Amino acid sequence: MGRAPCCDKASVKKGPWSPEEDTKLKEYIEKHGTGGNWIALPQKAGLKRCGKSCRLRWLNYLRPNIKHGDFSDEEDRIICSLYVNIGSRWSIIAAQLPGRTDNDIKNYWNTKLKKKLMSLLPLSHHRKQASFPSSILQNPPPSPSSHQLYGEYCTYTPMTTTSFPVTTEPLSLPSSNYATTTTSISHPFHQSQDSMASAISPMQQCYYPIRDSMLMFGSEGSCSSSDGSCSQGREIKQEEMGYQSYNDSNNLMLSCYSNMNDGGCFSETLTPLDCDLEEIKQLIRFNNVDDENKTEEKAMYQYYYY
DNA sequence: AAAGCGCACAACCGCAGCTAG
DNA sequence: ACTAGCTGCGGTTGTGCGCTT
Repeated sequence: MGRAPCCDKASVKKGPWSPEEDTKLKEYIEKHGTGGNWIALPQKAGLKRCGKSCRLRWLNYLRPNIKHGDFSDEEDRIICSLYVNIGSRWSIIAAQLPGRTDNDIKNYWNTKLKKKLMSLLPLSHHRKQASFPSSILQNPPPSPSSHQLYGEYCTYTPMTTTSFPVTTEPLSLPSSNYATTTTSISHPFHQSQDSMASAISPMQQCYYPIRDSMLMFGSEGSCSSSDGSCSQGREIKQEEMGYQSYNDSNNLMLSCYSNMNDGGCFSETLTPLDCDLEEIKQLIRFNNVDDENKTEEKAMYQYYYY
């Protein structure tokens, strides 16, 4: 027993929009607004379209100030940075890029940006195990998933190493006082904010501002719509948008990094760290259960953009 | 010239979450 | 507390266009 369809599929038009339909929709919305009811809108506007289709057309194409094509390097970096931090939350990413729609960014990522990064990636380079501290090599993590993450992509670096100047600036976030005492990060395994408090890992309970470096693991947001508004759900916290988590007491960051501006030439300074292995395991494990495939991919991009 | 192919973008689909009744 | 309807989101598919052979 599935959901009732949102409209009578037999009587609605599908496929590309004609200029006449665009005009009708645009004129109607400019005159009357959406009325908070997309389902009823097409009938009122005299369109033989599904309400969802109208909404999508308006949001992705007809609404004012939409930018199309030609993403700048700056936008590339923002997209990559946010993808690393929050994953494929295109609506949230779009909210940070004025004039861009989630659909646009998603398409751009899938068709261009991803390939661009893939082509730059020297897989053999970062797969070398020699990058890991000896303590890690001598005490491999217990779970296969964690081991995979260690073995394939991640390296350990001191938190003072690299800079990535783009991440935070374009975001409409406060520029200081990033430290937070609580978090409301959502996660596939966390069904609600309330359950979050108890489910959150120790590593995630410790959030600090890191303006210029590294990645964070495990945070994921959900709220913004593609028109940039945040109409429901919870607020996106700073740490979800580009600030990183790390274990302060151990002065450790788990990262893979690079500098976008060097054109894909990756210099690493890897220093074995005196770190709490258990916490690292926990962090990696927590990140890794999210989605193994995506984690690999994210780690790869982290490698390039931090 | 035309057929085949690949790419980019637009649009659709199904699901989850929210909310009002 | 439950349910149905609506919205928004992310993944996927369809379509048109340009390039290559």
